[in-house]
Amino acid sequence: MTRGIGRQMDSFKRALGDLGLEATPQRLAIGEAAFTVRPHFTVEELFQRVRKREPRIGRVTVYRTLKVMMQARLVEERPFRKGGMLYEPMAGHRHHDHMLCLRCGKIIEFENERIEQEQARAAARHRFQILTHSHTLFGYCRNCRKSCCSTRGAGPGECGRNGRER
Amino acid sequence: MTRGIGRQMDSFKRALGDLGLEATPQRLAIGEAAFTVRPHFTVEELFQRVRKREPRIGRVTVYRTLKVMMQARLVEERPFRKGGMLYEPMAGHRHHDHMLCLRCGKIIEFENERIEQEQARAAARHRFQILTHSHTLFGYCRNCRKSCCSTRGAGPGECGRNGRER
DNA sequence: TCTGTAGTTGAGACTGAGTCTCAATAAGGA
DNA sequence: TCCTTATTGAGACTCAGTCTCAACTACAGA
Repeated sequence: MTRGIGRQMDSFKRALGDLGLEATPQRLAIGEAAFTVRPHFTVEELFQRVRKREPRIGRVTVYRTLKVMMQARLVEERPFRKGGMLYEPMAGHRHHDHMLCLRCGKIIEFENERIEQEQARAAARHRFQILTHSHTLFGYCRNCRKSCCSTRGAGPGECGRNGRER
Repeated sequence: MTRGIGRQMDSFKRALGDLGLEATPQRLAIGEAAFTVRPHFTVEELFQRVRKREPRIGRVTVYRTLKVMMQARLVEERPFRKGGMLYEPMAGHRHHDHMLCLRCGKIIEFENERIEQEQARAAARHRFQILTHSHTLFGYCRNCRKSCCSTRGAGPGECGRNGRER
């Protein structure tokens, strides 16, 4: 998990420099936390993580720094849920799409070259310039599909909430 | 635009019946407004629209009724933006995906059979059961692409904010 | 007509994500 | 040491969406 952190932090520091921003201890702590916390995280999770190292840090600084990381394309927003975005670090990752289990919250990543090609073609047809995209399938994962038939309405968390499968 | 409203309202009434809910004047007014307001609307827009006909209606009722319509698959949520969902009526519509212009807010709909096939295949590979999906390309539309080079940072609204192109 | 019941509604309080504002602080140069 | 500028964090604020609860409505039975 920590593999590649050094390189990611280097990109982050470079991005800060490019934007004329200083590499303050707070920003570096937030960057490091963002690259080591689990792959799809909320602002709150990131904030709690950073707090362990920098107890005096404020929520606002976390939001601000995330915004910088997004500008630098080091992190992307994922509008999976209603209240509150999820964030995902990008560096060292090939682009991928997501399946989100509506029962247990598990997030499965998948890649499909043909989908990417087709969407590029569709964009070209409309002369639309793609900056980023979001492609998410909502439904039931393998485990929840099974248990759906027997235990209806069971709460989340049964099969590896927010784990990662590739 | 009003074409097919009758059929949509019939589906809505049937859905209400199926769920054991009454077809109250409020619910019908909300249904009608949802099917006649522009194709991607916010709760606030819908609320204002309904208010014209039923001035005493409350926001909560609009939220509640929208939830019912979503259960009945007559409306879908689109997590395009940070603060607040957009909603889109489904009936009489083939499934489609979206391109969202980050400059003027224009929403372009597109269909691609091959993408649908590929995503079904990817889901099958993970034994994932798709209930719905969201596929959105973010970037610049034809018009904004042009003007981007000359007038950087111009505000939204120049090229048909939230219009529909197919 | 009256009463009881169940479903529905709307006002307003509440929650939680995210933004704004502003005084305090830190860092760096003269 | 003083000045300037960038950064930070607390707290107020906004906005979408939910929760709660009293009031209202429709309907059935007495």
